[in-house]
Amino acid sequence: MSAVARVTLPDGKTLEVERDKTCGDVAAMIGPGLARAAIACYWRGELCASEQQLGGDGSLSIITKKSPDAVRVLRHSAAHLLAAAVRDLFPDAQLGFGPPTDEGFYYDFVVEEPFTPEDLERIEFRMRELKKEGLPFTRREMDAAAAAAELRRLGYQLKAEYLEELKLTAEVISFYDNGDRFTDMCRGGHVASFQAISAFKLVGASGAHWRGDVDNAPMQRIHGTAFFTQEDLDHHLAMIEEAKKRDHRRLGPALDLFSFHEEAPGFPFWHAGGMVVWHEIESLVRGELLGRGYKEIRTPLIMTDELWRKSGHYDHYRDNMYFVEKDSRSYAVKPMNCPGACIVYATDLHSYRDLPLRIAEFGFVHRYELSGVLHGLFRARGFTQDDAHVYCTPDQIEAEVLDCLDMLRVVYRTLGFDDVRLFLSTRPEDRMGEEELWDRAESALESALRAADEEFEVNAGDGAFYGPKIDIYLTDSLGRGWQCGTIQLDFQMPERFDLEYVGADGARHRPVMIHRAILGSMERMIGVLVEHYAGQLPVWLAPVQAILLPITDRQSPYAEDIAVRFRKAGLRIDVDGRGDKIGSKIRDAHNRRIPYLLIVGDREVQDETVSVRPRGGADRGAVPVDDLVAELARLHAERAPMSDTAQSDEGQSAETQSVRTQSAGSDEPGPTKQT
RNA sequence: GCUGCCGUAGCUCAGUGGUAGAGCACCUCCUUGGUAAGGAGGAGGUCACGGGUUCAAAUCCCGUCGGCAGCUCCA
Repeated sequence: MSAVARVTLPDGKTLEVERDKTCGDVAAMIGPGLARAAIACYWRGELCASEQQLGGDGSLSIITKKSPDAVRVLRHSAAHLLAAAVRDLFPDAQLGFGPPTDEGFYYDFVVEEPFTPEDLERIEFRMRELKKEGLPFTRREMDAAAAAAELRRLGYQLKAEYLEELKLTAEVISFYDNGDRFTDMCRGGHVASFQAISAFKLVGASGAHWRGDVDNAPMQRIHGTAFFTQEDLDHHLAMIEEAKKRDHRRLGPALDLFSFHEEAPGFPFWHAGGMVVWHEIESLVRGELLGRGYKEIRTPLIMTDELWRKSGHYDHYRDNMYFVEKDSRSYAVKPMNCPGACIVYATDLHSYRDLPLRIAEFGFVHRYELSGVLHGLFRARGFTQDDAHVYCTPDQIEAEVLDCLDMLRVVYRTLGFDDVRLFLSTRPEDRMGEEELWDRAESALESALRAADEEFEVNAGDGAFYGPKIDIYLTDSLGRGWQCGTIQLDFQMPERFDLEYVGADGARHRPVMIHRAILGSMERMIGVLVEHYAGQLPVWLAPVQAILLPITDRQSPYAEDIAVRFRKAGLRIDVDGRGDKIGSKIRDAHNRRIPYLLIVGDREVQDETVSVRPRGGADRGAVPVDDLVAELARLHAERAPMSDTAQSDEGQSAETQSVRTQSAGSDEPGPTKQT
């Protein structure tokens, strides 16, 4: 065995280092600055403490404060600080696990009584006191037997039990001490000391079970979050507040777009206002489909079980499907549109001249979701995919994917999303199909991405079992990522449905199938838009684009009269003919997020004008009616991103300003996906 | 689905064992007022549903349904 380890660095360079050196030693060899900045590292792809011994060859990446993962280390340290404070205040509390999460960290405890909000305040206060003491994190290593003894000495029963299962695989068990205040068995790494946990906050408590298993002891989980600077923490908390204000589950019903009811849990009821938004989006997409040579179809909502057995959905997805029985046959409500599209494909014998055959469907699908995961429009049990299936030859994949990416950019930009992240997911271990086909498919996707000049990340091994895919995340005005679009290659479905085309050689061939969705789900996209715009939809999407506000009822006939001129131009306009004062009508129209408020008094009647007050802006003065009709018609036709002055909405919604330009609070891809 | 919390008027919420409340919204009347809430009056609730305890239940207990947060899940 060589005494030298070959260490590969992120830039591809390799270093030869003695095997018994640690990752921290390597950092010091690279530079003293890096050694000081090092918080932890990735050694052979796993998060490790700087004290990790190399022990052999591998790849090394040093985590500094600037690394995206550094905050996870900080949060992990914060979890220790939390546990230290809890043990101080509740000496009988048994410790569970305390890992970092995407948003923060948590720690599980076995305690007699659930933690109260007052307890959390005391714990947080104690954490601040402990932080001030500034005890360093110091690492100790021992073998499993010694570790078990140590855990029993500390009174950590659950961890001791856990270790007994673990010890077969782990040779070295590490502990982290903070002086004699607190000790925890932990892989590390950690920041230097409690003092280094600069900004943190406890955000709540909830129930949990030991090791996540309901048959195990119930525990209490305390959630918190931590950042390197107070500014980042404040920003994070402000973002959460902002997201709460924009919550589509509150705004949607308030703006009369949709509602949810006990009579159909998980299924939205679309109101007239929501349907306007729906139809505008649908027509945007349909316009693109036409220009790109798609055919649009509609397949049945309910099809027999046999179909779903054939497609493979029954085996894999049965628990999430709805079934109905009639005529002693069993039918399933469709959870996906592709089998229907395949049936339509197979109604004809296709020539290679027909390919690529692009078949689109706004398909209403039903998927039974566990009650706990339902979340307004973001996670519903019934939703409408803007689905399409492209049947083509392997040679055509690249061009088709390129066109999908182009359409995606156009649609997203029109909706107001410029920031998009793409992920290429390649072959998973458990897969079907020949290697050669996978090679071709993956390289087709990759070259399409390059041809589109798109930056992308590779999620190796994350593809579907039936083919590789590109997942597209858009970023909203709060910096949150949402997985909406997806482009998936499928070699299996054409096989299962025995789809064919006749080639130039006169022989029958198997087409490749591309599943693609741009919006993902109409419902969810509308939810995202409501939150993205804080309810202040641009003119083309707004259910009511302008409202006429007569000063007194003397001007009401005039208002009704000119409203007709707006409607004839295809615009959506209301008249507020109530007997309220103008201030009250303005306030009300603002709360409805109507883009244009048009005030009409005697002067305007006289001059055949309206006084224009754009949403969020000040009085723009009198504008001839015909000019304004033309202006709004243009904004509508062009699907202009926002009405020109609609920036903020001070008073009742300062919510829209300030956040739009801020950098992403979290770069994590969106928490939900539904395609 | 799991853990915890919650369910009172269209909405936001008071009401901890003794006759169901407020603000906003709605309706009527007065007011006709020029850029973010004019005034008065009225109507509106089987306190989610079912069972139990009690002389008495919105209130306490059990169950069901629904919601929220977190967990898990999203072929």
